[in-house]
Amino acid sequence: MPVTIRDVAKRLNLSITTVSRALDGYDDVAEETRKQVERTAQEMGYVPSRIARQLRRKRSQAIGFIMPTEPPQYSDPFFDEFIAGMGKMANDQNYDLLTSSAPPASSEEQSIYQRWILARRVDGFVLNRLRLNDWRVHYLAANDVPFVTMQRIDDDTSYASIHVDGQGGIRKLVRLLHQRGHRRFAFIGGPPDLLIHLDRLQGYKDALVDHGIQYDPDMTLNTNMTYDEGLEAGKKILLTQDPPSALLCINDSTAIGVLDTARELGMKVGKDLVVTGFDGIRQGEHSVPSLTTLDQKIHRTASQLVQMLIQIILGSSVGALERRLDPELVLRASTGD
Amino acid sequence: MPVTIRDVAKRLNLSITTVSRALDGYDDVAEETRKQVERTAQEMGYVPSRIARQLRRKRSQAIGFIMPTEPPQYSDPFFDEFIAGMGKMANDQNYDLLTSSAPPASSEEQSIYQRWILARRVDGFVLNRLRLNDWRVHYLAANDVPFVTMQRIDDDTSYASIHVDGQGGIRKLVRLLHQRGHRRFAFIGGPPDLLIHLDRLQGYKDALVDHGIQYDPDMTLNTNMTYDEGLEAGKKILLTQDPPSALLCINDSTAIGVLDTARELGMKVGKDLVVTGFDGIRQGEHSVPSLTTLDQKIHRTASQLVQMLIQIILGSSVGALERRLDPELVLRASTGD
DNA sequence: TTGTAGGCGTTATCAA
DNA sequence: TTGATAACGCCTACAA
Repeated sequence: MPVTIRDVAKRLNLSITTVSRALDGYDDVAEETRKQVERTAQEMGYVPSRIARQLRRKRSQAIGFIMPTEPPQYSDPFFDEFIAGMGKMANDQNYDLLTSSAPPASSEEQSIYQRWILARRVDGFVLNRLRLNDWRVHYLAANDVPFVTMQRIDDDTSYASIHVDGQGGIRKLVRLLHQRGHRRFAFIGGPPDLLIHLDRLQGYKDALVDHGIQYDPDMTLNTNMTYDEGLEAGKKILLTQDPPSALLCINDSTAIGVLDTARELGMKVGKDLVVTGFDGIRQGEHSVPSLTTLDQKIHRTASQLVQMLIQIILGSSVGALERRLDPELVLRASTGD
Repeated sequence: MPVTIRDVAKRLNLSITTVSRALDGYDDVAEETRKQVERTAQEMGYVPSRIARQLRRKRSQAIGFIMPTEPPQYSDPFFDEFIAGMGKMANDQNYDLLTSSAPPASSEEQSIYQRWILARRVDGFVLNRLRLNDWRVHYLAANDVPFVTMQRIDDDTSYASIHVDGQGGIRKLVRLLHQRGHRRFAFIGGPPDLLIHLDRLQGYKDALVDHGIQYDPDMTLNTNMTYDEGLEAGKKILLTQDPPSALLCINDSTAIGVLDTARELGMKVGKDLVVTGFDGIRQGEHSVPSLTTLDQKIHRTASQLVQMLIQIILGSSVGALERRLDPELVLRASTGD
């Protein structure tokens, strides 16, 4: 029922070839013809069928993102902003963004990636939450499927990525807190094989060395980076014999969980007890107290990833294969600011 | 490069027709042939090209949802859960979910709908935040584009919808608060032409009549239903001469804004001052204090909408054109529970 | 039970 | 500068 290129051609007594080329801006079509075609197409409400175009061009004009999360946990604010950022850029570039979710490193995750590739549903992927020996990286690289990542694994596989310097950020943060008199620290981390966990934990350890503080393994916990596990981890740490005065969390969601636990326990966060996050989700502005964090500009970073990915898909080489980003320290009430 | 139906056919010395039919479960193919085909397809990693199939079937196997939001405001928790619910069901039914956002009733909104329809990018739409005289309803109906909605406009256009009984819910809620001694109420609503606003406001007014309370127009505010405007509206209401003791909000995001304003003003919510929301977003469990609300099971409702829509797209008539849903009253700390 | 062939709406090649 | 025509990968009358 909708109008096709044939209808436009017929109306103008032109071949579909000419119409196609006129609309695609080829320069071997008479200026007048082009104008006519454009006007008529507009009038008739002609929009090229994306599907036919995709079949012909052998491109889906879509990019994929699979959230590495456990099933019940839908809306993590981090991913909301991340997806929004990707979606914006994808849209601007006339790409579709396909999203799904699966538990990290699960067979389910594997099968989604495979299906999307085999069914040619996407032209490339954005990955985050990279893990050590992440099968996705090897698999995609081996199959020549374009992809970009946040963080990167140190190996010989070559791919484009944005590296957020968590190590440097955390180190700076600890230095500040140390200046303010804090001496007992704890680190609430993520899964042990997660790159950002290792990166940020390293920054934490380095900082302790900087200030001659002994690293205490009991003061480092692993979580899955959710609010709920933040609640739990907070309780565990705060109820120890001699609790730390500064709690550094691997991300904001976890940190907000810790804040809520502290309040529940009747502890006042902001002065003698400080809590920090990482990410810069908007919710951190409204938490009680508002959350000091290392802002990695989620929205913008996600946009950039998509932009890089599309460049790679289109074959133009990406300038620098790895971009770096220094997270910005945002001081708020959870550190008494 | 990926394996096509031809490759499979060639390998087996069969025609592509037979392969196609075997895999699609037609019953006019020899059992043994089918087994062979299935095995070989599996071995070769054959997955039908979605795009080719779509072109042939003249269906995009995708449904669209355009968030009616202002540009800077990305992640509203309501929409997160709503989209997650739609995405889950769409995925289960092997449909894609395309999302975008545009300011309500803007020309931008209009152009996205038009483009998606003309380019045959989606087979149908899910609409929410319906407005009076919503052009979308008329436009889609006039163009025979399948769609489903939350709420429905009282006119002669016929379409499938889920109607959440906000009127009844609010009325019940007011009754409860009245029993507990509250006499001065306020209603923080949405845009004046929004159906859910009118619906819920009506429930509010009815309830006042029920209890012989005079309706005070100054105690009804319009917002765009965001957290930020909740903050503002809360301030406006709470700083009046003789502030109300019960604040009913059109949705949870707004209500949480009101909670934060109250805390900022040093007012204690829960006893003499109570606040309620509507939606049942997860954040309401963790707000301070936790939020009493009318839960409309966002996730499940969104799923159902998609299910209805797909049925309509596939041509099987929807049983009841309108489903009803009674929101469930969830009592929490913001009303002292 | 299987195969032939046409076409979905584009784009791209090649010739006119 | 324009036009025939052949794909892209799949589905489906219809014929064998």
